[in-house]
Amino acid sequence: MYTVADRRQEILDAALALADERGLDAVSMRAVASRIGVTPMALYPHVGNKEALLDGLVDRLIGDMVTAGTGYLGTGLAGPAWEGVLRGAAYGARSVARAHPTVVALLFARPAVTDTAVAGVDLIYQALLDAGVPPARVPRLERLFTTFVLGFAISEVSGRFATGSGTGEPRQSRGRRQPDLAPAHATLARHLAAAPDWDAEFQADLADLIVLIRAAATG
Amino acid sequence: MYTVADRRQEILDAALALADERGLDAVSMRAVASRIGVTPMALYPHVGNKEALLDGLVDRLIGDMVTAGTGYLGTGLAGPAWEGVLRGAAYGARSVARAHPTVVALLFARPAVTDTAVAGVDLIYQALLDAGVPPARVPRLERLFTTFVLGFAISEVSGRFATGSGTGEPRQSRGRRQPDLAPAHATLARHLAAAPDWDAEFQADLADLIVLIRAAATG
DNA sequence: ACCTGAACACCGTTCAAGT
DNA sequence: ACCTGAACACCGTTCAAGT
Repeated sequence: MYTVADRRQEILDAALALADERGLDAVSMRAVASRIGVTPMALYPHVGNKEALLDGLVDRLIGDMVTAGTGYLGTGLAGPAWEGVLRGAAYGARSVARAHPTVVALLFARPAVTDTAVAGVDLIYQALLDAGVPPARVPRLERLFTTFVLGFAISEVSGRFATGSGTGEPRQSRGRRQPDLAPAHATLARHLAAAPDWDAEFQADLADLIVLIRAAATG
Repeated sequence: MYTVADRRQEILDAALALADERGLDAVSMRAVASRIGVTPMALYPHVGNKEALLDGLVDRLIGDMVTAGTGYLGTGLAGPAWEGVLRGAAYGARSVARAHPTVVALLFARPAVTDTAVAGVDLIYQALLDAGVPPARVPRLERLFTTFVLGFAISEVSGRFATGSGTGEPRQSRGRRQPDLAPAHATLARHLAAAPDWDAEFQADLADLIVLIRAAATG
C-alpha cells in the first residue's frame, strides 16, 4: 500500500530511469505517468508540475552525491579527516554524474536550496573549519570547491572536455584545421594527442585545491 | 539582400533575443521563425534542426566571451601579460553570462568543438605557456581554469549560489530550519548573514587560481 | 535555392467528473 | 484523497508543392 511519499518517490524513480535510458528529453509527464501505469494528471498532486519534478530530480542527485561521498570515507586513506571529507564529496559528485549523465547538468541550471542541499554544503563547511580555514573565508572556499567539482563532473560526462577527435562533431577530421588559428595547439600537439586519464586528472585537480585550502588556513 | 550566412545570423539573433526576453523555453522553432517573419520550416536549411540551433547559440556565446575577454586586455593592469589574458577570459565569461543568463547553462550541457571554441582555448593555452607552465601540464590547467570560470559564471546567474533567503524558494523563511541538521551553518551564521560581493569573490578566486598556475610554472 | 502549408505525432496543463 | 478523460494551446519535424 502506498503512502503519499512513496508515490512521489516512485514518480522520481521513474523519471530518473527514463532519463538514464532515453535521455533527459524523454522525461515527459506523459512518459513518466505511463511508466508507472497512471494518467499524466495523476502526477500533479505529488510533484506539482514538470519544473518541480526536475527540481525533485536535482534534489535526489544531491542526496545521492552526499551518500556516495560519506560512504567513500571508510576507505581509510592517508591525511587528516577533513581531507577525506572533501575527497569523498568530490568522489560522490563524480560517481553520481557518471550514473546519471543526462540529468546532472541540471545542477548548474537551477538553484537547489532544499534541506538536502544545505546538509551537503554543511559537511563541506565543517571540513573547511576543521582544516583551520578562518570562518570568514569558509563560504567562498566552499563555493570555489563545489563549483569546480560539479563543473568537472558535468563537463566530463557532457563531453565538454572532448577534443575534436573525440565524441563531438567531426570538425577536426575535416582536415582543413588551419594551425594559424590555433598556434598554441600546434605547440602542444605532442601533449594533446593522447586522451587524458580523467581519474588521474581529477586527483591532480583535487590536490591543487587542497593546496589552496591549506594556504588559506595558514595565511 | 541576404546571403545564406546573413540569414543564419539573423536566426541566431532572433533566438538569442527571445531567450533573453522570455527565457530559454520560449526559444521554439515556431517562435524564432515568426520573429523574423518566416515559416518554421524556412529555418531548417539554415540551422539544421533545433539541437543544432542551440549549438549555434553556444558557439555564439563562446565567441562573445572571447571578444569581451580580449577587449578587456586594453585596460592596462599590473602584472604580466599572460595574467591579463586569463583575467580577460574570466571577465568575458562572466559578462556574457550576465547578458544571456538563461542560455549560458548550455555551455555545460553540450560540447563545443567549433573553430570558435578552439580559438578561445588556444588563447588560454598560450597564456599558460607564457606563464612558464611546462607544456605537459598546460591542458589540465586550461580545463581547471575554464571549468571553474564557466562554473562560477553560470552558478552566479542561475542562482545556484543563492542562500535560502535569496532568490530561491522560501524554504529558509519557513522558520523551522533545524540547526542540528546544519551545525556548521550555525557556527558560520555571522559570515552567512550578508549577501556576498560577487565581484570581490570572483577576484579572490582568480587570484587563488593564478597562485596555482604560478606554482605549476615554478615546480 | 528558398520558402509555404498541411499534416503527424507529440507536449504541459485546465477543467469537470468520477469513486 | 486520488485518479480519469476530454480538451486546449502548444511543440519539432515530414512531406509535397510552389516560385
